[in-house]
Amino acid sequence: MRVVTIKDVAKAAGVSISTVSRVLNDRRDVDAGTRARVWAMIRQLNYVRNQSASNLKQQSTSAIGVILLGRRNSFLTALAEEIMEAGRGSGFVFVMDILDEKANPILAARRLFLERRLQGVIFLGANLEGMDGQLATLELPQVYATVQAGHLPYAHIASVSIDNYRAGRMAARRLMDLGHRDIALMGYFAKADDSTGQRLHGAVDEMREAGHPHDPALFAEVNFTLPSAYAGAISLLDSGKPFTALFACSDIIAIGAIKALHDRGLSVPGDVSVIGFDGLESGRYTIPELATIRQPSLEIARTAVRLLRGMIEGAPAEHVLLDCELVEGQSLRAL
Amino acid sequence: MRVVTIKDVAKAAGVSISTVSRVLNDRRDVDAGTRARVWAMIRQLNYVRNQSASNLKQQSTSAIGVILLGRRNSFLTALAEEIMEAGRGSGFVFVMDILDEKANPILAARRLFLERRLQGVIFLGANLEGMDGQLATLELPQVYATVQAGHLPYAHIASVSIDNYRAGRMAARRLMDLGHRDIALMGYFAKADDSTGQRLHGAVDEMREAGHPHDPALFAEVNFTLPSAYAGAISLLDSGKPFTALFACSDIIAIGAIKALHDRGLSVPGDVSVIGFDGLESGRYTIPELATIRQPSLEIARTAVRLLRGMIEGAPAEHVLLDCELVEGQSLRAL
DNA sequence: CTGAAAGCGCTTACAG
DNA sequence: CTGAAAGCGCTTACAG
Repeated sequence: MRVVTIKDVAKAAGVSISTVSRVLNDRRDVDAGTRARVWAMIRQLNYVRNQSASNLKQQSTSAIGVILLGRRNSFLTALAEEIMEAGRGSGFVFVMDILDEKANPILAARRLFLERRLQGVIFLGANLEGMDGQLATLELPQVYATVQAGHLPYAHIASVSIDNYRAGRMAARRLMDLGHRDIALMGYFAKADDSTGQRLHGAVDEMREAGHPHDPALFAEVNFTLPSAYAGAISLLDSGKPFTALFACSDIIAIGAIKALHDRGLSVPGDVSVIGFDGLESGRYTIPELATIRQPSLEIARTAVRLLRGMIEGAPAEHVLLDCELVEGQSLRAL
Repeated sequence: MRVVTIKDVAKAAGVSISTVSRVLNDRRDVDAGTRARVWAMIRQLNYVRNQSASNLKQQSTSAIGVILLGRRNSFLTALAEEIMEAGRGSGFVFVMDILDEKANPILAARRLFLERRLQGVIFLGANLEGMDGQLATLELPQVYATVQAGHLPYAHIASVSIDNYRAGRMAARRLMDLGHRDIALMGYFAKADDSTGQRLHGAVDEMREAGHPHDPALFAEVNFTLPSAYAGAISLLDSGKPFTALFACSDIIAIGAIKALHDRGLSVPGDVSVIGFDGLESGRYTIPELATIRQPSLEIARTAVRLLRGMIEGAPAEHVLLDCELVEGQSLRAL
């Protein structure tokens, strides 16, 4: 395929490439007639600017990177859209990159920065565990969304999230208030900096302090997929340990678990009360509607954009904790 | 942020930039000792290659573009992953771009081509209606996945999909075989080249030929989101026209509709039988499990990659129609 | 308002 | 095995 370059356009329009470039970049110091002629040729030749060349030369852009870890995490993909929405009209261009959970987000951010001359980066769902050294090497304004990073002493690193530990406590507290004592937990107890682990640690601590310590046999380690959640719930049931309530640290996990309970003849909430986490849209369309801890995704999105803009303009990094909300749904029942 | 370039690495390692470039590109004509020294500096300086510069210079790459229309279409996002999976080990690099339904995929493909020197493009969910002219201007091997393009006379355009029209007939036939006559339809009757419209047209034709013509009052136009599907089903119920079965032209639509039926006190399949379309994973975790027309997504993915590789190596374009399968689930009932 | 020229960071023949 | 040089397609001071 023959590639049309700025040179071809210049020749066809009878001007220099400088002028074509000015037209392309909407500079006003071009004669109206010239501009029209150049645009006509751009269209006629189907010219599209070579971004690589443009980026290479351009000293600064207004691009912001959005790096999402976990392509199947519905909460994060929805959050990414809300961030783009929140940034609309701000003059920033968002460049999104979706990575595997296991990928290295810092490396991805660096690559994106070099490719697109980013002004800053928003990370969604990044796990900060053990990355302290690398964080320092990416000297770019960064916002970690959904992840608590308040302990990081870097002036260019901000964060916005809920208090996952307290949210975990809230879920357990609600189940205990309803009279439940045998409470199963699903998710994974990861490292300290992991949101998921913090939710579970919160629940365990709340139960212990209430005098109803969690039985480790009532824990299933699963990832954020339906099949994994289904299998985890089945293994809990097969273990023979009875439970009357279940706290899943994501709505997807809760949905998979509810199906497993149903397939084993147990009703929700008749036999088992279930509460999820995130507040996904799809949880409002399940039967029964899912009780959950709703993360305020719109507010997280808006705050992330605000924090990043602030840092780009020289403001210091902030670490914002937002409130989350317990949504009752129809999957809870008092004993 | 200070950017480390190939020049810095060259100086630090005491070699020319040519040599650094050779090391970066894994050429074998570099002394082992030199190579080690250069790599050490690359790591020490945290050097990452500037892709823009690299792309600009490079005459050819082995990149394939994957352009997805509709970021909330779960079927397509899953398909995109399967395509990347199918291409693993093929030596191709996949560059994905996710667009709005309304965006122009040809423009996006052209931009990606110029940015990344693509060898070819796979489109997912593109609507070909009225784009014939533009298709010709993108002289790059192209595969349209999930969309029938057999009528397009271009040597560089292939396609792989199911026969959406026949699939629509299949769904209607099954409902009629179960004794249903009052069948509601949900989706949109778009233009001729639209997969969704073809499904509905197939259902309508099948019903007419069976002597049970579809009542236009039993149609709700909705898009592929849960709230839209919910509202559409409510409006069908409010219209007062009774129906005992519903064909939704995507599983997401079916799930939203089932929730609406439930909220109005109707049980599925007790009062209304529901069949969806696509065969999403999440449809296997609903209660009841969703009957659906399953598109063979893995086979679509593999075929798309195979067709594109073939064209890149000079093979002629093919248009492949794959079989789809009716999955019974638990949401159908005989009258 | 317009053009000639330098240069962004790479890769790649070409010489040696 | 290695380096000097040309050039990819743009943008942007600098002159006029």
